[in-house]
Amino acid sequence: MDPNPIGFQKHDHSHCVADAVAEADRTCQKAGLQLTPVRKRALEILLEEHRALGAYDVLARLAEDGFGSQPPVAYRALDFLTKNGFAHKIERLNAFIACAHPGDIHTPAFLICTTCEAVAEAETDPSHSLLNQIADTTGFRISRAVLEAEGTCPNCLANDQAKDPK
Amino acid sequence: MDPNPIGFQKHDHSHCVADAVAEADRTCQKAGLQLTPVRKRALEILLEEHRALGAYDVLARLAEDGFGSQPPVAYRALDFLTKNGFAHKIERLNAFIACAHPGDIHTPAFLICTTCEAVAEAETDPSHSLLNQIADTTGFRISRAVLEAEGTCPNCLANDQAKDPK
DNA sequence: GATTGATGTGTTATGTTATTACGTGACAGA
DNA sequence: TCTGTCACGTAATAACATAACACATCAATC
Repeated sequence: MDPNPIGFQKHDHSHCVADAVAEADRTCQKAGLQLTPVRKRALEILLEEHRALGAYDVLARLAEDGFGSQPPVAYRALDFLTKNGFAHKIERLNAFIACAHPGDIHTPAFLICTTCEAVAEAETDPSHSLLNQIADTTGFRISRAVLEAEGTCPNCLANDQAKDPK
Repeated sequence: MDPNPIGFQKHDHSHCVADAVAEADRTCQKAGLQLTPVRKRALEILLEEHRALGAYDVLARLAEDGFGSQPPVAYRALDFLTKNGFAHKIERLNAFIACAHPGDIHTPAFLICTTCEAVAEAETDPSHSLLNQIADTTGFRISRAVLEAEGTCPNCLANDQAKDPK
C-alpha cells in the first residue's frame, strides 16, 4: 500500500500533465500502441484535474478542440486509456480519472472526497488485499477489482473543523 | 471476513426468500420503518435471484404486480432498501442485490461472476480493511466503501475446465 | 370533526450515461 | 490491387436516474 497517495497534496500541475503525457507516449511506443491525437487529448483532459470527469465532460472538451462530438468518440478514447492503464473508471461516479501510477500493474484504490470532489489514487498490495483473501477461500478467480471509498479528505476535514469547531 | 459468502452454493431458495422477508418485517417493525407493499415486493424480487437486478428489471416486475410503472417507483423502493440495509447497489453493474447479512452493520464485499452473473456477498472486517488502512495513513475519513471484484466463480471455473481442459 | 404536516405512491417529463450500428479513411501485408 | 485491421466519425437508441408535481393516507393537533 502506498502511504502517500497523490491527489490531496499540492504539486506543480503543468509539469505533472506534461510529464505524464510524455511517459504515456513512451509507453505506447514500446508497447506498439497508438496514442492518437484524440486519445492523447483525452488523457490530457483527465490529467488537468485531480477529480473524475464524466465521459460527456471529456466529450465536450474534445469537441471544443475539433474532435468528434458524439458519445462514442469519448467512450472509445476512454476505453483505450483505461484498458491500457492510463486511466481508471471510478464506478461510484460513473466517471474517469487519469492514472496516478501508469506503467505499474496495480490494483488501485480510490479515495473520493464528497466535499471537494478530489479523487486520490492509492496503490495496493494485491496479495494482501481483502478481496484476494476472500477469493482464495472461496475459489473465486478475480479478473478486476473495484476499491473505492467515499468520504472527506484531510483538507476538507480541516476546513470543516475550522468553520464548525465542536 | 466471512470465509463462506453465500451466493455460490446451493440452498433452499423458497425458504431463503420467505425468511429474509420475515426478518425484514421484524426489523422494520422494531426500527419504526414502513415495509410497505411496494418495498416488500421489491425486496422479494431481489431475493428471488442471486444476481444483481437493474432498477428497470425490478420496475418491470413491480408493474406486473400492479404497482406503478414509472422509474421513480422502483428507485424509491430500492432507495429505501439500500438505505436501511436490506439491499446493496453493485456499482460496477448499476444494479441491485438483496443483502445477504441484513441487520448487521457491515462493509460488504462482492464477488461478481462475469460468466453466470451470480453475485456473492462476503462480510469484511472493517478494521482490517485495506481502505481503512489507507484512510488512516492519509487522514481521509471514509463514509462509504465500495469493494467489488469481477471474475469467475468456482462453479463456472469448474465448468470451463471440464469443457476446455488445458 | 377539521386542519395540518409528514410520509408514501403515482405520474409526466427530463436529464445523464452508455452502446449499437453503420460508413469512411489510413495503412500494412498478401 | 486487394484485403484485413484499426481508428475515427455520425446517427440513433438504449439504459440508468432524477426533478417536479398531484394525490392519498394517517397521526397529531386545534
